[in-house]
Formats: sequence, structure tokens, C-alpha cells
Amino acid sequence: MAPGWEAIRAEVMNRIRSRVWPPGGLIPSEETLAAEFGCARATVNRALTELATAGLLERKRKAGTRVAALPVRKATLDIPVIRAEVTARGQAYSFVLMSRDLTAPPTGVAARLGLASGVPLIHLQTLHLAGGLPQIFEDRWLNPAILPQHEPDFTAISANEWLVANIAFSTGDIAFSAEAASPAEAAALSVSPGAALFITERCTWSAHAPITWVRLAHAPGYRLQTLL
Amino acid sequence: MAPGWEAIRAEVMNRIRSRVWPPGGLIPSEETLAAEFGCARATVNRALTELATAGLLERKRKAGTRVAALPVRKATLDIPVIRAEVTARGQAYSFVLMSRDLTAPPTGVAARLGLASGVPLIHLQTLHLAGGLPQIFEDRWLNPAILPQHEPDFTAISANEWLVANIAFSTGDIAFSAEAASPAEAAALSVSPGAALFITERCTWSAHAPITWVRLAHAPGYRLQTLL
DNA sequence: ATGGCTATTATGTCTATACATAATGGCCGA
DNA sequence: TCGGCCATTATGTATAGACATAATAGCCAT
Repeated sequence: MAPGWEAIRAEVMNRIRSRVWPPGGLIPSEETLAAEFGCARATVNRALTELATAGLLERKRKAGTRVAALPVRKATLDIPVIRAEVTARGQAYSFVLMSRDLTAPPTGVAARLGLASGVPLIHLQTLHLAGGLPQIFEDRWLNPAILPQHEPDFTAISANEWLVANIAFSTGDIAFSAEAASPAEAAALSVSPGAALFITERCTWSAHAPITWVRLAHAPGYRLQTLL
Repeated sequence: MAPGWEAIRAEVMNRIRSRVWPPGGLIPSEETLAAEFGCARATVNRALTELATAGLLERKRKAGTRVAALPVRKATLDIPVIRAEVTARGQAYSFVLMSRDLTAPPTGVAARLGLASGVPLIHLQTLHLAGGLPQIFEDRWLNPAILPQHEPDFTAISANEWLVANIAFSTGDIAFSAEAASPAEAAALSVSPGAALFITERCTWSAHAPITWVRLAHAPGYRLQTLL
């Protein structure tokens, strides 16, 4: 007679799906539901809060809780470290640092990082391989101000892994798109120029300084997948 | 003296970022932290539970809570209804149903929906336009068993919108990839064949029956974007 | 009418306590 | 030494009660 919060979440989801509580409709108050289910209000709250963060319910103080009219589905993606992604598939991971220099980035990159254009950044181009085959071409701009005195040896540890292990991260954004392979990318990934590549573009900041901008061009066949 | 759970979450994040608690390291128990912060254990629990679902912490009974060694970042994407996405950009939305028939789907589609190949499904091809320009080419297979007696008029309401408004949904998955435009897609979106297109592929089931498989080919320039 | 104040109400959060559950580590016996 | 049982321990969940906060709805005075 005292269902757990997961049971309540399931029951509420049923009532939403079966339209006992129609989209946009107001559902009973936490107290009412607690009485109905025979549990404490906190338990109902736990369940409803979860469903609200999942986008199925909209809650407002005093106004009550209503079923979301347009259920904007939220999918959560895992953004793994490349090495982990490759080894999880049972393939051998390796990478090659193809170039490293210190120059001013394109204005687009500087702008997205919030830096004045003209400020020199470390530019790294890395090819990531899975089982010896090219998998991802990485184009990275890195703020030298966040590095220690002795710059890490990025031929030994990939910039990605060094950063996740050593740099405090606070915010960032990520974007996915499809683009035709540039000649450089085509050569690195051994595909024909113009091939459709899946692109991941990421930008990260620590509390005060920009850290890095990175663009990953995935070899054809790459799929980013998740459950709804 | 009694910080809220959000304050505690922030403080814990600080200690993780500043490496007071290093990656892979064990952090103090809930009780210890509650004593330190001067609040109840439930409050600490609320904060740590959140950080665990966000992927920053790993918690195991008895073993305690440790900072995630490989912080698999989780990005949450909003999957909006196409109309909402377009009108949110201030553009006029419209769509054209280009074809509708009832045939057996390709084996790949049948397999992903968990149907025997040979079962006929409704096949809809729709072009979505934003401000009169082609935006998304939709290729959808729909299980007729889940439709009411009178099939909705999919020239008047898009299948997508009819489904979110009328069909109970339980599980599904979604995948993103990049593919070269097929001749049909190229013609519909008025791009050259072979152009790099961003592809969204979605599969949904209700409690017992498969609902639909849909593939969206986005016009060049499309970006799927989110905060980390 | 209309503007602003106030009482009401549902959610948001916190506390203290209790018991459940999972996993570890050590004890004990074969 | 090895295996299995059990106590310990940290998290997971539930409880009743309390106060905070936001937003509505109605009232009142202009």
C-alpha cells in the first residue's frame, strides 16, 4: 500500500499516456495524489519532479501541475572520450599528432571563444585511429594561458585526454552537423573530397578563461545514437 | 548556516573542478558532509544524486561516492516538433505530403521495428518548408494497426504532429549521422546529389506495438546544438 | 472599471528519523 | 588455503512535519 517513487512515476506516466490526464490538463495536487497512493507527499514530489525535468510535466507554484502540451522530448547523449569509445568496441586505439603550431585562429574561432582576433593560440591537428584505420580528424585550438609552464607532450597524450584529466571545466557547448569533407580532411581520413562527414564542434571554458575549441570530423559510417 | 541543496551541489562541483577531490577519488560520506555543511543528510543526498545522474559522480552503496574518473559528459538535446522549431526562428512553416502508399518496407526498416518483413506499412514522404524554402525531407513508415478507423488526413496535419498529439508513446531511440544526398533527397531539398546531409533517424514503440520509423534529411546548414 | 494589496494555495525545500539494500571485509570452519 | 557466512557501512528510499516562495484570485479603494 506504499508504492515507491518509481512506481508512482510509472503510474503517472501511464495516466498521461492513456490520456486519463490529457495533454495540457491539470493533474491533482501532490497532497491529493499522496492520499490516493497512500504515501507521503515527499514521495509524490520526487516522482513528479523527475517527470517535470524529463519534460513530461510542467509545474508552477500555486498554479499546479499540468501535462506538457507539446512534449518536447529530451534525449541525453553521452559524449565519451575517444579512446574509451574505440576500446569499448574492442578495437585498438591510437592517434597521430599531425601538426602543431602557434598562430592566430580564424576569426570565427576567436569569436566563439570570446577572444580578440589576433591572439595566438596553439593549433593542433590530430588523427585518431581505431584498429589502424582513420576514425576521426581533430582540429583543435587551445588557449596557451591555461597550460602549465612545461607544455605537455601532445604526441604522447592526446590533448583531449590531457584536458579532461587536468583542466577544470565549467561550461561549454556542443553542436553537430554534416559537412562535405575538405581536401585536408579527405586526405587524412582517406575518403574522397566532398564526402559527407559527421561533424562535432565543441567549445569549452573554465571559470574565467576560454579553454579550447575543437572540431571533430568523423569517418563515414559514424552514428551518434541514444534512447529516448 | 544551512545551505540549500543547490549551494551544496555548487560547492561539490567546485571541489571536483579545483581537484580538492581528484578524479577517481573517494569523497566523504553523506553524513560527514552533512555535518560539515550543517544540514541534514537528505539535503546532501539530493545534491549528490543530481551530480551522479549528471555523470560527475559515481555512487555505490557501501563503497561510497567517488569522482568520475572519465567524466562522460552528458548533453541533453531537445527534440522539438518541426513546426515549433521553425516558428521559433520566426519563419513560416508549411509542409507538403509528396507521396503516400501502403507497401512492405525495406527489410532494414522492418527489422528495426521488430516486424516480419513483408508486413505492409503506410509509407509517407513529406517535405517540410521554412519560409517557403525546403528544410527537411521526411521519409516515414507508419504501422497502420495503431491508427483509428478513419485514417487521419496527413495532407492537413503532419504525421509527426498527429502522432505526438494522439498516440501513447513508451520507448524509442534516435540516431544522428551524415549521409550523401540521394537523388530523390537532392531533388526534394534542391541541393546537388551527393551533398552532405544531416540525418536524424528515429524509431518509436508504444507499449506493445511498433509505431513508426522515420528518417529526416536536413537541408545543408542544419546544426543540432546544446549546452554542456 | 482599474489598479494595487492580500489571503490562499500548490509547489519547493529542509529536517530528523527510520528502515531497506548492496557491497565490502573480516571471521570462521572445512 | 579456500570458501562461504555475517557484521559493518554508505547509499537509497520513505516518513511526518515545517516553513519558504511564487502565483493566482478576490477584495477593496480610488
